Amino acid sequence: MKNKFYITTAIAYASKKPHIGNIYEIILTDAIARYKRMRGFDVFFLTGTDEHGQKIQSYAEESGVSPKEYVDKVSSEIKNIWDSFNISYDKFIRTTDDYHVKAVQSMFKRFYEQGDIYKGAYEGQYCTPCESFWTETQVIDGCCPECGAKCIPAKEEAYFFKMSKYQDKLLEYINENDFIVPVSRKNEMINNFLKPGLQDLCVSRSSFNWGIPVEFAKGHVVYVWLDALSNYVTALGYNPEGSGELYKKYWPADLHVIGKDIVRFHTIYWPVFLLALGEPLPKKVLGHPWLLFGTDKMSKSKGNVLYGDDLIKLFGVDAVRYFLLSEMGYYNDGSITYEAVIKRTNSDLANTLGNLISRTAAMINQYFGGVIPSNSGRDDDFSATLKSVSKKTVLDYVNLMDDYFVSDATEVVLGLLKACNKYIDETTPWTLWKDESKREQLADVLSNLVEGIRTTAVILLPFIPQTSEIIADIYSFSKNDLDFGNIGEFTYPATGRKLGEVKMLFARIDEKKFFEGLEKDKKQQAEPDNAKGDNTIAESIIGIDDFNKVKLTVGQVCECEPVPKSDKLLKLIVDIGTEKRQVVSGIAEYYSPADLIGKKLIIITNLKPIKLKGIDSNGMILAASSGDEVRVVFVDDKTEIGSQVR
RNA sequence: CGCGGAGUAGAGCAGUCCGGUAGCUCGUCGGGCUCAUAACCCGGAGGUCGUAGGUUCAAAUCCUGCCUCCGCAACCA
Repeated sequence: MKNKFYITTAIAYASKKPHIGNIYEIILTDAIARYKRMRGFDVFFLTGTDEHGQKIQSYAEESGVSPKEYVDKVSSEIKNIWDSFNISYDKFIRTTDDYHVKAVQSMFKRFYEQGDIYKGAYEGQYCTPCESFWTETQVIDGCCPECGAKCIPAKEEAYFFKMSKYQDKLLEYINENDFIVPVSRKNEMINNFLKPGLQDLCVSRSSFNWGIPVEFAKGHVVYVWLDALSNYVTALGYNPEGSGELYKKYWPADLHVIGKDIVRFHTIYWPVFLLALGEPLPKKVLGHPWLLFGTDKMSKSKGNVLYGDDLIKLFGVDAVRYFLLSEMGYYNDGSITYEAVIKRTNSDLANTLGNLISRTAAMINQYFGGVIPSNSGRDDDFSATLKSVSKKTVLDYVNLMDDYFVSDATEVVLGLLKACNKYIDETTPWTLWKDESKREQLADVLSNLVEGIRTTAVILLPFIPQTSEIIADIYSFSKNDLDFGNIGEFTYPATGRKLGEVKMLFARIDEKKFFEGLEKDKKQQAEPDNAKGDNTIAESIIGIDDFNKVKLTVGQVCECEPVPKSDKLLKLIVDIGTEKRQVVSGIAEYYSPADLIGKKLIIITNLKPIKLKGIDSNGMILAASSGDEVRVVFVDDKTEIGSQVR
């Protein structure tokens, strides 16, 4: 009977197309899942989409479709991207799935009946126009941070979860198990949340309705995190009323792979809910670091966010998978730039791996008519070294992968590939070929190389499955040859087989040509793209009447100073002819007061006034933004102050 | 004093828990080789380990102060 291994990713929020940072998580999880399968585990790999919440409701409204239609589209888009990256998930759950909704409702009811959830009141500052609650720290001078209207203290009925009831049990669990990794994140949780004592958690909302309805309280929906976290059990058919076979087989989860930003939800709320249900807790939560878009300079000058499908087009699936897995460390955030991807692909995949595959195959074709020669069993020093490196590589690899140090594991594999390349230089097969008496020695060298290659083909499989398959095709490795149990020792199973067609694994990328091509593409895409608009959220067409509602006036900046205790805000006094307006604008990162004083620009004069950081803002400055860069729209000097823009 | 992370060769990182030859990848320079994808192999140069003190026979590593950078949070109408 196989050991089971249940692994999950965080479910992706179905508000927008995922960027490459989200994709890292699923690739990391996929690598671990494939590794575990290879090691003989009965793996169940779950991923999916989180589809409820206020944000989605408002995005849907903006695009003029129902929330369900909206998430149907985004969810299938996300699924397609996962598929294009060869993600080997066993189930893709959606929080709008009916069994999930029912199970969450039962869980909520169970909590209520047990007295874990009680009806209370959510007290805070209420903004009537926005229909939303704000905490004391959020309101600015008693006004709504959203619209600037006066807030009033108000109470709203809501359901709360008694977190404190389970905190001792949870603390004990965290302390006695390797529950949270890396450990630094565990300490954070204990110091910041558990030691001070857990606050009761508000687990229902009534300010919006796109969520799972609370059956016994009309107008209330279940808090999105309670909804989302439950997916890990509902996907297996869990229900407090009675659970399915999958649940009995796979729960508790062996590993939740999540981003470091949501560690709190997974290591505090989630275990507490499970404790309340009397279910076992997940064994481990891995909080991985984030992927950043290059350095500040990079993303500003290039001004683009990277998407998975674009990267696949540019580099291929396995190059992207390999880049993310090798570049992202265990603790620190990683970064992605085109240059870095090119460098790593060229050096690791094309030069070290691809070239080894190609040169070895070429020699077998040339010297042995394409038939893998046999090994005499007589080892010289070089061969003995290669064998021991290979053996040690597999051992190190296992140790690292068992603790999920995936990037370190990729490095170890590369070490074996380098050892193979070195072995060729040491044994110089082309010299052996010239001496007919050394045919046996030549055969030994090449058969050893094939074994080294077979070993790497196996341990690379979790990272770059497609490439691994191509290598197997070239060297005629059978399925059994690629079984993890059959590597480590050199057993020469492929002896006597004919090589398959030799394909190039990874072409070297010329950096200069790459960027030239990129520029060209951008220019070609620019026009049709503008016509079509964003492909995720439809742009709504407005009439001229709508436009006329906005009053745009040319003004000149007379005074400008930074807002104290604020990184982004500048206070400006703008002369618009009829009066001088005070405007607060979030452009301090891009402009200093000196850049603006005396300049003419356009402001919206009929915008609802608002307070920012306690300062009145009476209008808004027009500025163009692309990516990280923000540029104020300046008007040329001859334009008269007070002119209307239309 | 909001929370957190980080300062080690030109770049990116490991080493820090458990003090004792400063290591890896990329780049660079020189050499070798010609089986191979201008690839591969070997060697060199390049670091007072942010800074100032302290503990110690000995500090990148332990303790204290300071400086700098970066996320997050609070404000981008």
